[in-house]
Amino acid sequence: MNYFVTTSIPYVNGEPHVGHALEFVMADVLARAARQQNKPTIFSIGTDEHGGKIAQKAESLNLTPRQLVDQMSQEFRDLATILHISNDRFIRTTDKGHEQRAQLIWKALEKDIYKGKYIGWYDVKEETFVPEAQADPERMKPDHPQAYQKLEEVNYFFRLSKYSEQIRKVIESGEFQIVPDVRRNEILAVLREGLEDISVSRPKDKLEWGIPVPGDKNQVMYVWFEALMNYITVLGYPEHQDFKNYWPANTQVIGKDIIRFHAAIWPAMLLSLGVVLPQQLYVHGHITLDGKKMSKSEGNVVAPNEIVSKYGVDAFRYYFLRHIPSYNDGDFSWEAFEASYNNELANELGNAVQRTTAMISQYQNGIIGDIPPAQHDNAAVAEAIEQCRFDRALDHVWDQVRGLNQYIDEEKPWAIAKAGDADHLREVLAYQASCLLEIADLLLPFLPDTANKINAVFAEGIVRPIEGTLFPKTEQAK
RNA sequence: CGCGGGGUGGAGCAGUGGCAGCUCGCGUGGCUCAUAACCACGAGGUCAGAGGUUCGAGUCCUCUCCCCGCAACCA
Repeated sequence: MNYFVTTSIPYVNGEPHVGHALEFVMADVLARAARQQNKPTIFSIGTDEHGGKIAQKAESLNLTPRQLVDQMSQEFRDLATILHISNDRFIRTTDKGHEQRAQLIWKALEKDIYKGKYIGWYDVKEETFVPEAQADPERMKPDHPQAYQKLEEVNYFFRLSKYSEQIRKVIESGEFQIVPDVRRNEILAVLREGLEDISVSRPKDKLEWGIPVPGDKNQVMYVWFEALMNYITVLGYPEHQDFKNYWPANTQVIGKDIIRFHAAIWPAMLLSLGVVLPQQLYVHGHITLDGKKMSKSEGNVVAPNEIVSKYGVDAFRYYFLRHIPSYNDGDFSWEAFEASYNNELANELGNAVQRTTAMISQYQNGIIGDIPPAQHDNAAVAEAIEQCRFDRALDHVWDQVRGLNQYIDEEKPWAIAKAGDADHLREVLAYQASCLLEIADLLLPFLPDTANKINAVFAEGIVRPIEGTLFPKTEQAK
């Protein structure tokens, strides 16, 4: 019954943005939901820190790669802290343990690794190969001032092609589940075409910032190849008890941009190692800002921290979990964010708590009495979480929040109080408290702080009002 | 015909062949416990277009138009 969930590990060549935050928060819901069901859980996140881009960036900043990645990795840790992410581990691909285990894995994969030549267009200025599809045809002509060079370099290749069929079958059978279907179909199309072998190393004289290939002083591992291994090195593959107890991962959370790596290369590596595949790969979409793609040149970036410091963690978590479609791309705008904050968090949920505590305080001196057990059927919420439909799960929770407000309006406790029917009043108010405790329970994986606060108000049988309000109405933030 | 996904009230979306729904926004009314919050009702749609199958099509089939993702090493 053990539960293991991972996020992808962000490459540390840029600042953390809302996309990273989305992924953290989604995976966090899965981890917290598993713990709520008393499953022993490991939730792992981390950073991907090798490769040419890092080396170049470090150089441009006059830092050593090590200094740069230490600094950047910390920023992702900070993001996790700010968002109240409950990760048990934070793996860095520059951790000694990862590096050593990656080399063990490389050796174990050697039956599918061979030496070959990579031939391609080389951009001298950028010091990098340019993929055929992206190459500018003009620059392929030798007389172009910035002409590419046709270069060949010796690389190790991984026999990815060998595994196309096998992977396709386990995806089709559902043994390796990819959600949503759109993404599953997308990768199946790729697999039907057949995969080609990939280069998995780089010559050391061009790139030093990487994990050495065992037994070859002249090559380092291609970052991606080695980064994927984090999902098992973090559990201490091959010998550690955690690996035996927690692998295969129940769910791996990734963004749609890296599906190939996780639905083709990674499974192939595992098959080659003779290791079971993860059960589920959940692929979330991308976030646009005001309908436009996030990009630094456009200047339309919002730092997660900016939102959190203005509205609080749970407001952040709420918006990204409910209003970014779990199976699709989504949009962030301050307008939409504020609307959801004011209407749903403050008016519907916050106010339901407020009016209930106020009535119990005023009419019954804060004494709730016996709170009846929860009575709604919440299977839909659990099911939605299993399918990583966080948006739907919260829709269901909000049905209950609304239901409670409707109940209050129908029962009119204030009228009962006037009529002096103390027993009936106690019953109605206790039921309200019961609903809120149930809602708190459902909310725990999504909005842990809010859930705990609500719980603290009612759990004792006596109302303990929150200082201030749950979600204070904002004047006009921005 | 490269592959895949879409086009449903102003916005965002749901919809298993059987009366076209939800949230926001908008309008009207109600209530007074509450964070000027809550509740009810209403307006608003040729379901991209054309043809077909069917007693019946948003849903199935064919064609057309439009949008988006992917297209072999971008971490």
